[in-house]
Amino acid sequence: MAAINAPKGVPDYVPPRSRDFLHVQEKLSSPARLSGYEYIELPVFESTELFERGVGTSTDVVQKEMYTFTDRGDRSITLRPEGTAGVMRAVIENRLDKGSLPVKLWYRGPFFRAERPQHGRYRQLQQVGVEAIGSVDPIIDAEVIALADQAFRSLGLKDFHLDLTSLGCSQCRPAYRTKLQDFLSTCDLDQETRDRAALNPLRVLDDKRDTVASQLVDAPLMIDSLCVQCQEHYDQVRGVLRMFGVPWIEAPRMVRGLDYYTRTTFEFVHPGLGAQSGIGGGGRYDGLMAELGGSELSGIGFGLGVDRTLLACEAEGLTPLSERILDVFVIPVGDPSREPSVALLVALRVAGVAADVCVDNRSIKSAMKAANSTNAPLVIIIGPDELSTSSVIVKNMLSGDQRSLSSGHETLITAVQETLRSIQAETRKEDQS
RNA sequence: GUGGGUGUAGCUCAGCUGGUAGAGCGCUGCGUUGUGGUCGCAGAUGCCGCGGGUUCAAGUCCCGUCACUCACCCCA
Repeated sequence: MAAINAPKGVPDYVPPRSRDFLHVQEKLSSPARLSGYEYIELPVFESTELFERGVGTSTDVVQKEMYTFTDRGDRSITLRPEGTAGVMRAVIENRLDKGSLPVKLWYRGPFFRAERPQHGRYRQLQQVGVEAIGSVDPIIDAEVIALADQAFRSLGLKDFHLDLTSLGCSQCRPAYRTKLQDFLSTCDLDQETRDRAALNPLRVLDDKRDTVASQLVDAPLMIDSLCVQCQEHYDQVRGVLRMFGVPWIEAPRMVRGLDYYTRTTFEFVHPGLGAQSGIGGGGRYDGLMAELGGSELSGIGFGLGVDRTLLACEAEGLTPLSERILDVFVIPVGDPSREPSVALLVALRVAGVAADVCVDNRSIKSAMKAANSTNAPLVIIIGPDELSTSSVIVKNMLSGDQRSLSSGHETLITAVQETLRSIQAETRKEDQS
């Protein structure tokens, strides 16, 4: 039989790297969980219209990157390409916008974009995101950004930076947009770029091609055209950001690919990833909720790329992020030892000790080899000698020491837990030095 | 969607100007009597991506195809 491959551009995470993936996902979400954000679980597919209206039909995401299909009821369905629109839909549908504000939520899971795969760019990508809806207080803007900054730092990442700017609002952006379009009309651009200039001129600023970028050095910038309210808001956001201790770089040419962003807009960039250097980004959105049929509430949020953050950790040499998943490996020697070994295994697991057992009646030599490859710090051996004396051997795999302990579960497990604690304390000391 | 690169053991790769496959790592076993990580010895594993062509002969040359990969557009 011919083997079947995964669809194009979707990653598998297999051990041991899958441990790091899980670790990254956990670390990215933990600042939000510790800051009063509640979890929201959302469907992976939604009505196509949600993304057309929410993300915007002028975006590449909607125009050419969505996985859209017709379901059996002839409805147009799309695998979600991003998280914010779905959160808005659920907030409106469940009337959370009628409750106490701001609504603070976090989510995680897979998203789908039919792009050409590349390093750090997958057709199924994993994100952790937050949304804070119903307040324009600059504290919220700064908090959301600080949450992301904290998330990356908690993994030990150092080589990333934060790009920050304000994209203005419905008061000041239209005038700027016209000004920019006037400027772009004087440039020598190819047809595709001219089309983009007509549709969404801001995105032309982001073009990396020299032929385009060189013409744009004198282009007008949104940051110089902010209205008084936007300017004041942006100043305050930066003030609070200083209080949070988050450094940033002014990025007046930064543009995001999603249409709904207004005012505060940001992106975290890591240089170690190649071309796909954004490891997270987000911003404020004023009109999105109303556009989707909800209240006139502003919100702000971010999406952090789990896949790319893992790559960033690898680029900085931080991996493996977690060495050990097992505390104890139990080895039965001989048939009569199988039953007491399983009994001990169960007791260990009930007591919260991560334990596994050697199966298939392996020789003690090969069982020890298997034990070694699990990285478990402790091995418990039960053989004929131990059975006859109602004892077990507990071996410390790091030091090589071993001792004989009574096989009574209660005292044995207490001793095992103590040993694990002291081993943990020791390795922590080593890590520090 | 556009352009470049690569496809040889589980992994990383070597194989010069064509003559029916190699290394390191890993894996399995052994180094005697119940003990891993070091060391030594032995061993297993390959439709050389797939299809076609040139040739007495192709992993090696040509064409196609698929996959992967990097970059562009765009994005996490």
